Amino acid sequence: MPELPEVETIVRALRDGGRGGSSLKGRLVSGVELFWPKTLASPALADFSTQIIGQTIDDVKRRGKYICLQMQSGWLLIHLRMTGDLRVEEIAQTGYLPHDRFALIFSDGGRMVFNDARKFGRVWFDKTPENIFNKLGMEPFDDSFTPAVFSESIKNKKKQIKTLLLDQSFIAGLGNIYTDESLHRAGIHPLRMASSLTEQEVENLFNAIRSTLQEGISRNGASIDWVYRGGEFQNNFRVYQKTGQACLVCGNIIERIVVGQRGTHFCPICQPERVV
DNA sequence: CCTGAAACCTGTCTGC
DNA sequence: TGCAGACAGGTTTCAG
Repeated sequence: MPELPEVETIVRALRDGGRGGSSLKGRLVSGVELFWPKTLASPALADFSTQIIGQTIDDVKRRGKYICLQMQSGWLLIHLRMTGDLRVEEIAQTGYLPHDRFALIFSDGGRMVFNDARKFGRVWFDKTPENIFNKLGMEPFDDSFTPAVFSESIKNKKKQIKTLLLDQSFIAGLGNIYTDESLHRAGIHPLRMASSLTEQEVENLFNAIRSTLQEGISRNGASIDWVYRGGEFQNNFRVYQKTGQACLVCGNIIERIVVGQRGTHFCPICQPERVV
């Protein structure tokens, strides 16, 4: 489910309220519930609880696809992976839902619940987020991410461009949807070697990544099936899951191939395999 | 070191 | 209707 735009949408709701819940800022944590032990990656539950209970949530941020709850004693980091979702409930609720894996209980009677059908999602707590942040690559909307920086970092990469864009240690936040959509906007075939891109193609890709992610955020992310609701970007897909349909730009049929074990959608006319 | 496949999981949809 | 198989927004681990 969640790539940068979906995570950003969730973070804004947790920070400012919205999406059916109110803000987490200023909430005092009074308890922790863990229904699927593996969801808590580290530390062990006893230490985790000791560190979290009694803390107040100062701020909610995003880095790549990580949701970051900043507290006085450190950072609670959450990764939703494929099917994770967070909801904030007020007052005393009757019970939990199927697939609820973890919850933070607040002193005001509310709670934040982590629901995750496929159990891939993870939660961490650490005094500093650097252990995780240090492994992440460029942040697409950071001022330090520029066409020049992007060009410099990409030119020696001997990897297919689709695989490279999915590598979170290269650029953080792109997933399967936004990678396919960005490559179509940039007119670049997913199997092109990163190092073979021309300066113009790299610049086009830079602009495509930012504009695609920005449009995703402005539409509150993409809602494709039963996972993650409220987004509208799925109505504006150009290639993702449009195999066999006509390309909106040139009318040719959208094709599907597998790249790095991921379904990959592209237009063979708009995204030629060889530069002509 | 790099690459590709498998693993981690459950739910949905398609085709026989 | 039932059932096997494919596929799904992601990342880590393991084999070669």
